[in-house]
Amino acid sequence: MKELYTIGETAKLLGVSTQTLRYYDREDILKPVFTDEATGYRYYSYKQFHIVDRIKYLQSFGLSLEEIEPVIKDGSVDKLLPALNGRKEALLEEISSAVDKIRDIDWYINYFTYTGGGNEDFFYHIHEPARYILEVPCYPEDELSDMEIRLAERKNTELYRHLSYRRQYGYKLKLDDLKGGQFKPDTYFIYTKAKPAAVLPDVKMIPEGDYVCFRTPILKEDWDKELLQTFFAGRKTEGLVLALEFEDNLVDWSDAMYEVQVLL
Amino acid sequence: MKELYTIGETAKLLGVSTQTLRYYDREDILKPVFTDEATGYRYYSYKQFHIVDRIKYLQSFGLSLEEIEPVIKDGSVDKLLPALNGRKEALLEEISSAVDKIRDIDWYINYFTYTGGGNEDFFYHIHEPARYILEVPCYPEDELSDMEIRLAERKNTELYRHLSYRRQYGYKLKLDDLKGGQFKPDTYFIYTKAKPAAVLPDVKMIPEGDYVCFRTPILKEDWDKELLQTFFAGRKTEGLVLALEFEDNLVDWSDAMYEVQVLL
DNA sequence: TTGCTCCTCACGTCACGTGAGGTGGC
DNA sequence: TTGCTCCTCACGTCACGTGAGGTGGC
Repeated sequence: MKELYTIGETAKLLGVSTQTLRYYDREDILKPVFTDEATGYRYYSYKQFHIVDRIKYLQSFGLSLEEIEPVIKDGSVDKLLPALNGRKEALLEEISSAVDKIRDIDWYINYFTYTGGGNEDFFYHIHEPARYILEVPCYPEDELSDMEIRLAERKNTELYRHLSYRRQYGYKLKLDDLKGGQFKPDTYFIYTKAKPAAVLPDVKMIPEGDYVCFRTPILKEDWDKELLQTFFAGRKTEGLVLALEFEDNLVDWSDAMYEVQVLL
Repeated sequence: MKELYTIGETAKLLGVSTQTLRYYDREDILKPVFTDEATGYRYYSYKQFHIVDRIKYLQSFGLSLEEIEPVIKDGSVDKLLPALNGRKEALLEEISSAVDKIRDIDWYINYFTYTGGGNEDFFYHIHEPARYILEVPCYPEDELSDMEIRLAERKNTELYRHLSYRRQYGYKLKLDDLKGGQFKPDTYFIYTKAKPAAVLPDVKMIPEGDYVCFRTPILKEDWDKELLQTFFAGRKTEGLVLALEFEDNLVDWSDAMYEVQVLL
């Protein structure tokens, strides 16, 4: 039986590369039993094979060499088990994080493919669940960029930095302005992903309820005032009117479609 | 309203670092609208803010800058949606891979904490499901290291390289040898993770069934021959005897505990 | 003048892979 | 002598973070 194996023989037997073994040597994770000082040639004992094997096995769980090294060096099961349990915890977190991401992506795909209540009627009805928004006020002298920047600033305030946001923006409006053909927003807002844990001054709830909606590129062109006036003539509303942005590109939002939602 | 923002103002507003913005500039992902040639100072327009914001948003899904860049530059939803769907697929794969890893880790934790059928009796009964092993023959003149290396070589053969293995080794034995106090293995094997998709010559099934077991550090010391002879005196067995290694450390397997399983 | 911000390198990250250029043993 | 294997650099990876050392504007 052979006592010593060259790096190439060892690598081939174990199905790893010679670079991997050189790396383990350099990083002091696994040194060959013998190194020829003159030539620098590395020689491994078959007794080291199962160490390489175990390193690769632990790596397959997603453990890093930094985590594996002390476990291998100590050699006791007492060190291994906490490492394994730790990895398990981390994997469970990875899974729940991936699940969250998928949900967020689904939301975003839906955002870009949403077409409202069908294209049949000008007005359509939807039922919306409770939602939460971070809002900033809009002032008469504001340009759109002012609101934009005001919201960006607020998002990065100490209080709001740690909230997660959906990438959907909107305005709170007054129905009377809208009927008059004017775009005079009260507040500019962005959706948060979830209800915040604590009560925050500028995070508001948008109530669950039935909304009557229509679609218009509100920043770009006038909407049909007469149709609006006729439709809302005899109706009572709660006074809450939202205009929600739906982009159709990633560059310019000046002609984005908006869904105007009026709470009934 | 301000037209131009310095890198620091931009970074603070958007909650990113100035290094991030410099990196995007250098990597040609997002260049400031104006760079002062003399001083090298970068100046950003507020119109660029939502681009940074979107990059960060897409990164939160796990997309790389390399994937994000063409989407941002193209600006159309047609480019974005495939990227989002691709990421979703990748996340689903990540989840299933994480689930597999957790299962493997659980198996390994169990392997290191398994103590057999309790310590009450010398013999105990277990029911085992069907299992699959990759085996190599053992020859009379073999040392343990020869079998070790033979198995390592076979694992890295073209045919077997792509199988996944559990880190548990064992021997197939003959009951008569065992009763005589001799350790003369027929084959040395390692468990595979699952039933292989194709029939492979050296992958064998260990049948589901009832096994009578006892534990002994089989490589190290003699076991109780008389007890064995008495116990198996009148019993019929299928002739299949396994000795499965259970390490209690990661360094030396010469005094590892083995569970001897005799198929009834 | 003193802070503050800005700049450009350069290095580090993780576990190797991929050359480049050269040497030693059969 | 010719392949083959071995060696040591050195660079690249991904998206920045972290200094070092120096400059420009209020």
